[in-house]
Formats: sequence, C-alpha cells, structure tokens
Amino acid sequence: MNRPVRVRFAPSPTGPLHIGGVRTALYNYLFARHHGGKMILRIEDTDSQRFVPGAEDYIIESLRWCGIEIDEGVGVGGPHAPYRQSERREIYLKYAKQLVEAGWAYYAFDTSEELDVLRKEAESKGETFAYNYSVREKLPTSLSLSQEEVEERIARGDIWVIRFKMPENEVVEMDDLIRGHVKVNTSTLDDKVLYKSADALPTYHLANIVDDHLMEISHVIRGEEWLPSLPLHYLLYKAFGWEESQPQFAHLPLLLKPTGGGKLSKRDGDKMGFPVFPLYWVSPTTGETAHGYREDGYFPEAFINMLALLGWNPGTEQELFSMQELIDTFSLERVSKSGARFQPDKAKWFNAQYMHRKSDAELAVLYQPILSEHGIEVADEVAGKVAGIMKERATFIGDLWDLTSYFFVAPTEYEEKQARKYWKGSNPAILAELREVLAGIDDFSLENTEQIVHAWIESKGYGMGQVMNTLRLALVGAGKGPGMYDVTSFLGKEECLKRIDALFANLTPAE
RNA sequence: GGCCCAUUCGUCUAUCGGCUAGGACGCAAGAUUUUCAUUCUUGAAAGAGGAGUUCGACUCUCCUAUGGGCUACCA
Repeated sequence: MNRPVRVRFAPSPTGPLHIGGVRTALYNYLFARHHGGKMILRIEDTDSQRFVPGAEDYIIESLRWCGIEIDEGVGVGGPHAPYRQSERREIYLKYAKQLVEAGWAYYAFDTSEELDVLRKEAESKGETFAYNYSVREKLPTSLSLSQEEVEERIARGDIWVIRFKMPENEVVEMDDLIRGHVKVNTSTLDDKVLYKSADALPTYHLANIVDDHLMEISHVIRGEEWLPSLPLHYLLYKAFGWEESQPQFAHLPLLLKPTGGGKLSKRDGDKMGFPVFPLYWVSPTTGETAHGYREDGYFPEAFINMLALLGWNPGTEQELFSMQELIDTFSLERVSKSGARFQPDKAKWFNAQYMHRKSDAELAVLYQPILSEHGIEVADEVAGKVAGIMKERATFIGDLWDLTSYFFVAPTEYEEKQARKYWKGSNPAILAELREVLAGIDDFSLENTEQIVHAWIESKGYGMGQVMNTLRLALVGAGKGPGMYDVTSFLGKEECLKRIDALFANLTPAE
C-alpha cells in the first residue's frame, strides 16, 4: 500500500526524555524526511499517576536543541489536534465500548488489590496468574455476571475497566520492518486493560491504536520494549476493522548500559560520569538534578551524529554526517537488530571532530561567554582566532580556557617541570640575548619574527629546543601551547618583552 | 517461571554462501614536532558451542548456552 508517510514520536511525560528516546525520535524524523513525510509529536499522558510537570516542555526543548523538527503535534498544532491524549479522553471510551459490543472486549469489576491477592496466591503455589481465557469467566466480569448486574454495578459507580478478550489458541502472524516475520500464539497472552473508569482514561494500548488510526500514521517506529505487545496491537486493528490502514511496524534495538547488563536507564548517567539526558534536568518533585549533553558542552550535531550511528549504519565507511546527510542515507533496512551499548568515549570523539571543523567565527560566538566569565573583553575576531589556533587540542568549548588563558593573562607562576628543565645553565643568558633580538624587530608578524629568530639561533649555534622552550617558559609559563610564533605575534612585541622581564624578576635560575 | 527478541575484535559495526573477516572508538608501538596536542604509519584484537543443509558456511535450519526485553487499572 502506498500512502503518505506519517510517523509519530509519542513520549510519555513522566520525566526527562533520555537518549534512547531521543534516538527513537531521531529515527522517526530521519525516516519521515527521507520519504518526504510528516513528523508528528503526540504526548501520551494517559497515566495520571506518573505525570511530571515540566516533562513535556523538556521534551519539546530537547527535540528543538537536537534539530528534530516537528510538523504536527503538541506545540505546533495540526489537522488532528489535540495531540495530547489527556485532551482527547472523550474519544476513547466510544471505541472501547465499540469493542465490547463487537464481543472483542468486556467489563471487569475486580480491583487491583483483589488481583494482587490472586497473583500472590498463584505465586505461592509456584504458578503464574494470568488474566486470560482461563479465568475471565470465573471473575466478576460482564462475561460471568448477568447483564442486569453489570448495568447495576456501572450505574451505582463501581470501579470498572474494559479488558481485551484475547482469543484462545490462535496464531498471530506479524511483520516487522527490522525483525521480519514474527509469530505468537494468543494463549500466551493476557487480557490487557484498555480503559479504566477510575480516571476515565484509556491505557497505552487503546489510545495508541486509536490515535495512530485517527492520525493516519503510516509507520510506527518505536523501541523494542514494545515488541511483546505487538500481537495485541495487531488484534486491536483487526477488532476495529482497520487492518487495511494498519501502519507498518519497526521495533528499534535498545540502547544498553556501557557495561552491558540492561537497558540504559536514568541512573546510569551520574554514576558513570556521562549524561543520559540531552538537557540539564531538575526534578520538580525531588529536586534531584541530572547532567545534560547541552550543558556538558556537546554540540547538538555531534550528539545527533553519535546517536544516529548507535544501531544504524550507512554501509559505507563514512562516520561524520550532517543532519541532511543522515536524512539522505537513512533507511530502516540498515538498522541493526541487537541492542547497542552506549559508549561515552565515542561521544567525546565525535564532539572533538566537530570542534576541529568549526570556523573561527563559530568558535568566537561560543567562546565569548567563557572569556567574559574570566573578565576578558576582546573582539570576536580575537576570540575566534585564539580558539581557532587551539581547537585541535580541545574536545569541548569549555576546554579552551585552560588551553588559551596565557594569550590573555601573563603567567604569574611557572610550571615546575618546565622551569626545572629550562631555567638553568646558559638559558637565562640566552633568553636575555633573545630579548634584545626581539626588541630590535619592527615587523612582529609570525613569519618575519620566525625568520629573524631562526637565523639568529643558527648563527649563534644554539639548540632550537633550548631557546624556544625557555621562551615558552617566559611567555606561557608552562610546557604547552601552540607554535611559539603564534604566541609572539598575538601578544605583540611589548607584551613579549614584559613577560621575559617578569620571568627574570620572578624566578631565580637554578645553578 | 512463561513468552518474545538477539548473538562478528573490549565497544559500535561491515559482510546479504566463496574471507587473507573490512572500518571506527579505545589501547600499544613508531614517525613528525621548539612544548602540549594534532596528524600519519604500524600492531594486538572477533564469527558463543554443537549438529545439520551444501562442492563450500560468519552468512541458511535446528538444538544448547549466553545476553536482553516483556510479563501492571506504566508507558
């Protein structure tokens, strides 16, 4: 069936979106854009118990930071509004009742407490309690009770739910775009709750199928944790008579902890020293905070590039992809089947790659706030130039200050190792000579200075490393930094001479 | 426990019956270098095990093992 591609990302606002969720959103987005389709954002807030204020805004802000654009949905509207399930509540009961009338579902009056008791009892006998064909006619349901009693119970306000009447011993055959053909016998499944009168809200299963149908979703791309409920969803489409327009399914492999042993969870991040969330998060209830990629200094392009390659590959040896390149090359056929462990080291490597490719102008914008924090006020051009000189040594923008502070601030102390090695013997005398050579240079440009100083070193027969490192000690204060003439030309003659004098004044040479 | 999914270097992965099993991260060594980095070169490193199908299996089938997911009036 050829129809317009419409996919949805349908998170539940129960907390900050974690990177597994971001990847699901990303794959949906790439798929939609690749096929010229629409990306829909639907908020599945059918669990009133677990609702967390602020989570929805967090999700929207995260997607925006990542560059994942929403065509239709919460925050942008669209022809199928509202896109928040709590605002669609009156829609679902009608469909649940339709299923009851058609014999695909029934009312059940047991409370969760009663069911807990039954589960415990079964457990103590070494059995598993399943709410299915074997018990539904023995429990208080519209299948065991008379119609009058059912009506009476509902009328007097008893709590009820509508459960799906899972067929007995039928084989459901399903197709998944990533996993292929899957078969399940319905006898291993149970009668899932579809609608609960207590809060007048559907459960995920009903709301999901109804909304996907109503919103004309063509492809459902979601995490592997949903694979076990796929037979139920197939049957639901059948029960509603919507098989013709049923979406195609693709279940994505899970993102696993770096150490293995389970899917990546909210707690792994702080414990292992890497963020599991795109953005910084403060829990409105507990006050707990969590790191985010954005605040930890990751570029959204690097973050997305890293995430895209966790579970998908283009089949070529290309590693670096812009969003547009991802859109162009993405396909569900190349999504892998097995879970992928998250690799913090590789995330850093990606960020460094993007850092190295930034232009001076881009770097200037990002670096200026940090310079301001340190009380440095310089032109964008200057900030960009310095950042550009040192970017290859940095992974994050935040690394730049340590790497470049000596461009702006004269050293006040000297790294011991470098000082011990070079501030001794004949070096102070040579530096004094070099000071005079520098003082005599009019054109302090990188090339000219280099030429004159090198000629002088050669004529004197001094060791290159000896001279340059002693100068480095004076100008930088440590054994690090870029080429020496990058530093001299940036600082200018006056500042260079000042720093050389300061070294003589501050540090007594050894021997 | 039951059901479902998965299984190539430590990790992410390529391979769609012909493999001297390729790339990347990380790791190690070397080269370059005025320092620190970068960069470059090289190296170590893999088909879970067992049956079958086949002229030929990493690739197909089955079993076992291992890992993971689900098993709520949560999504």
